[in-house]
Amino acid sequence: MAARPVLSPAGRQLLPRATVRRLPLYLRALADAGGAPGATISSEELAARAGVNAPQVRKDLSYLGSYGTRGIGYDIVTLREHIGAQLGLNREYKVALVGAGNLGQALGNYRGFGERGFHVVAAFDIDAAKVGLRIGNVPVFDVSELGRVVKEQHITMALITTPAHVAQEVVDRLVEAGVTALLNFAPTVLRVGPGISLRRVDLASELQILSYYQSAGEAPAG
Amino acid sequence: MAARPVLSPAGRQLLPRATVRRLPLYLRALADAGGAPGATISSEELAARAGVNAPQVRKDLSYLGSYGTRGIGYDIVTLREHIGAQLGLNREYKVALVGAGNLGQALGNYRGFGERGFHVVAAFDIDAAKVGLRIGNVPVFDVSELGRVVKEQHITMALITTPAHVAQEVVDRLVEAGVTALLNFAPTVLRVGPGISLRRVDLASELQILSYYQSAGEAPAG
DNA sequence: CCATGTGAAAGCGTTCACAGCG
DNA sequence: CGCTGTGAACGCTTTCACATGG
Repeated sequence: MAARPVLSPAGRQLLPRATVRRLPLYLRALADAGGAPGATISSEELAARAGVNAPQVRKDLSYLGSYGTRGIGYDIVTLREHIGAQLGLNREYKVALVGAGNLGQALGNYRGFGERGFHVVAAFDIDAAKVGLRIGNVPVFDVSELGRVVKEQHITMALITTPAHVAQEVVDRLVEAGVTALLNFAPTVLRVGPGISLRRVDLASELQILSYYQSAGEAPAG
Repeated sequence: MAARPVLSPAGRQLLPRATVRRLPLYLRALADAGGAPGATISSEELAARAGVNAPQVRKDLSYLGSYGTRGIGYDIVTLREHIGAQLGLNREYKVALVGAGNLGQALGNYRGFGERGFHVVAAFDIDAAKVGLRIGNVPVFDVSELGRVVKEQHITMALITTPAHVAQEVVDRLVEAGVTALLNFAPTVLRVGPGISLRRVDLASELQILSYYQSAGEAPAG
């Protein structure tokens, strides 16, 4: 049987993890597809644009409810709204950036976050030379101010771009200050308590995985 | 039955995809564990350091062969060598960086790649103001030179940090010039032919996934 | 005796075929 | 008639229990 009807502690329907990973792709595909009011898209076309196959799209969307019309397809605008609502994108998020090194600066300047409702509003670093400067629009604070600023600004998400050896301590302080979702770029394993969401972006690992498939002569998982 | 004994076109044993994704974690955990010659590590400890569980470690390592000693554990140095060999890390790779914007510059300056044998040796951009400069040590070429430089330097991997709308064309040209492994940071779906490895790092999607689990009140997949 | 190595079972995720409905 | 929605089959991944061997 397919994985589905798990209830979250909050009592809401919980989607299969694999489906959640694909919803952002559908959202982007739908944005690219434009959306004159009333325009529709078939699972076939949405699949092509998102880089998956059509039955997968239909299965995923069926978990959200029945928002398609048989014989026609899915209303683009409606579907976008439903997916966005499922992902919790009908609100804005405040994001902290910890570690104002190369990668941190790049992320602070990245437009794609703000456009999607994720606003980086504060950066932190230990380097006194960086404190007081701005990354794009984002002020850089001393890391000692982390707790205060996160609480005052009600920041709930964070990007970790510190060196690996300080990442866990930073995470503990962020969580303590009220952050509940973290994206870790530091090359180390981090631990968080229950109720805290953590994902990892591991650049060196990605290249090593590519190395495997390149030497093995096979294609990796999408 | 467990997934295993697929043969690649090259005739080599192909590991389960999920195992391949974890091998870099083990490698890093083993590096952190130090390695006085002869030192060993149990699946239990390796699991803790890599953020997975012990049976998983044993199952994964069993695909590589029997490199542990019952009652003792795994020899750290030996295991590191075997994992590295499986991943194809017993050689150096030349990497191109296409798109010298914020993210491209950050990646060009990132030490972690070179330390692991992935050498970014050329960057490309359309912006005439950037051409001729250097990102860290890496010279920036005009994108029209892409084919020539990739061939001359025998570059086989590439990091795509261009705007989404030019990414597919860039990829086509890279592949045509001999690149066989690509890491895509552009927020778009890319297509490559058989034998070409492609992986994706999708920052906006990661935040949207976190958004889902934060609003649903559950923890996401590691 | 202790920790690995591994079949077997359970859990997820994807694919398929087709019923259902506009 | 066309495309969605979905139960059922299939395949991959994880977990478990324990036999195995240093």
